[in-house]
Amino acid sequence: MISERQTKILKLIVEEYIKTARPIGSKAICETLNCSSATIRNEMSFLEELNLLEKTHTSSGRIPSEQGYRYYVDHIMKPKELTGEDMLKLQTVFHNKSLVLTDVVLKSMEIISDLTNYTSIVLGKSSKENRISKVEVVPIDEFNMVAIIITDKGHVEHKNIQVEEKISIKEIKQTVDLINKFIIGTPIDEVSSKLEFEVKPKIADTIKQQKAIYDALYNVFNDISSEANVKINKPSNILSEPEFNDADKIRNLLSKFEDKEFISQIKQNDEENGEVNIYIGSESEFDNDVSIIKTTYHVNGEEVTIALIGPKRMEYDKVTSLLNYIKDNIEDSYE
Amino acid sequence: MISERQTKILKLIVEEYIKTARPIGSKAICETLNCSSATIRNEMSFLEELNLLEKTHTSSGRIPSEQGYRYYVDHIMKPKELTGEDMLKLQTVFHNKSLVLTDVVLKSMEIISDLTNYTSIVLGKSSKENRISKVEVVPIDEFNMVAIIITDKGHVEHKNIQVEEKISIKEIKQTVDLINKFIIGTPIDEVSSKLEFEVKPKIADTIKQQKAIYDALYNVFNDISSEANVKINKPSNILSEPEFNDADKIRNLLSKFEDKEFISQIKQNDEENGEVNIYIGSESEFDNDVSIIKTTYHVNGEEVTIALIGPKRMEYDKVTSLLNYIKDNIEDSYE
DNA sequence: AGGAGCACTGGGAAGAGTAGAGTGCTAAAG
DNA sequence: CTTTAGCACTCTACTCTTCCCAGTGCTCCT
Repeated sequence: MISERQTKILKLIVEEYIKTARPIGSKAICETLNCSSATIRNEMSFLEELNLLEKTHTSSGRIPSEQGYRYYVDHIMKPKELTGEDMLKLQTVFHNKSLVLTDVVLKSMEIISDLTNYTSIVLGKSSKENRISKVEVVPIDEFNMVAIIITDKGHVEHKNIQVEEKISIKEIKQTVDLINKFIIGTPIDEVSSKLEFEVKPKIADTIKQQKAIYDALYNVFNDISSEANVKINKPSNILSEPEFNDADKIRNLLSKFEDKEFISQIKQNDEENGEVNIYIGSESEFDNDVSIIKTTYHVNGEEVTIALIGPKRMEYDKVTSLLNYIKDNIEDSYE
Repeated sequence: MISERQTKILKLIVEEYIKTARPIGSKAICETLNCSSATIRNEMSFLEELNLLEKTHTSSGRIPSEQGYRYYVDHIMKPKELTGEDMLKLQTVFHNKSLVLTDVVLKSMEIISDLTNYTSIVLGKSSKENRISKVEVVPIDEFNMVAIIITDKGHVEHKNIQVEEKISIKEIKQTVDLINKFIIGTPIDEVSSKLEFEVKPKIADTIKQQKAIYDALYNVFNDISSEANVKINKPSNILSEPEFNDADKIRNLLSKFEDKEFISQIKQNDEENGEVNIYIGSESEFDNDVSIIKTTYHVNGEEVTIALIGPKRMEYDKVTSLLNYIKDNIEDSYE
């Protein structure tokens, strides 16, 4: 455990560095703590031995280390009260009755990107709790159809289907009715196997065109269950931080944003404890120069992860409050 | 008109600069054209007077000016034959029968981003030729529904609807049937007014809940017709070009990519001549440091613009061929 | 334990010097 | 009249110093 004064010093350094992105010297602190700079220096080198602080070079001021941020987040930081203005902006979204919950999440994360100047991410994936409520195939012409799949939680997916041989509307209807009979109420992750083992046998012995529709629908389901739902707001926001003044770093980070697979893993390594979790630098498993703050919750049978990506010197107190605020509001409106 | 030798020199400079991004000196050229560097210098300064070439400083080599590129593109460049490899990659998409045309376009532009290392953009907008083929509302629970709108060209849009008072399934069905009766076959840009003037009067005198559904659907239509369909592939590609080595330039360009409104205007200022058009630097009306090559065509009653954004020194001959190739293939498969 | 004093360190800015790739111009040669 | 050789000149990019200064660690004093 570190002393009270050491805690104060660490707090000052972290918060000042977050503001200015410049190493903090002993003088800057001794004014606030009214003791001499030499004393501060002693304390600082103690904190450095604990790996809470770092120097950029032998005679520079101190900056927080990854562990320093960690300590700050875990033991020092207090959530920052939101300003009325910020709350107001978010409230307009929460109170917009014409928005559906998933849209509320998307919109509020857009707003948070603006409020914080960081990059926000919303990751959704239809969870196992979603069940098929209806499958519909609407013919466009003799070779094209649209398949529409609706789940009981209001999820809709659609996909165009093209077949090589003419199919009559009647045949389409027959096949779709048959498929519907079997899969309505089936959780989406079980649909594929149900189609394969229960529906396919019935199809096989009927006409060839039915097979075509079945194949197409089977593909649609496969596509759907593998598609991740990713929304990234304002990647350029985080790039405006001074630590990303290097063109190579920017390109590197940006290409990570473009890799949907990579982005999706943000979802995976969240401890699902229902809390707003903070991952600093290398903890983020995304990029050593960023921190990610994220939380996962369930809404309408869908598991949604919202995340904010900022520099390691992100305003942890503010973003924690913001994410908690959103989470609370969303969970409230879900009840 | 410029002399044959001058044309050769301009060609060499443009092509070499496209390759290396370095100013070209007279010596580099005199080897290829076997005459002395002094002669080349004379010709160069002549080309500079015509504003076809520029210097980066008094004693530097020459680089093409915007007009220089223009001249090159208009009078010198010959479309470059595609390599078998490139064609093969695209063919796998064109011959994939399970892909619908719009997906073919998206996929092939993804491939082109990879082949060229530039950023590709696909802009679509449901055109006036799309007619409503069916409107469907599927209830989720007492307060939530999904509205699905299908056009005769296979376009599907869906939107969740939330109402404040319980609505029975029967009422939903009645209202939707009523609306369908009026708007099936209506071109999408006329739907709003048709709803307003023909359907609304019938709704007004019936029950309150019907009004709620009507309002919701009305909003859905409004949203849909105003939503632009924008897909951007690999913004980071173009940033790897050496002219974007400046963090500020990157941020600037990137924020343009994030602004969907701004991106959409790429569509608007294309001369709709059915050709692949090239807009160099300031001509692009997007960013003075980039060139845009684009073409617009109609497919399934939808107007689609495909564009490639690269540095001014983009490989015009290659991208022209690529875009033409795609365009031809798409128009062929449409027949 | 805290503070004053001092030598030391490393980065950043500013300036000087140098090499090299280019240019424009002139005058001679083809 | 065109081409070319030659030369002085220009600008960049790099390297090397120099100097400043913020900040440190250490020692010694209170």
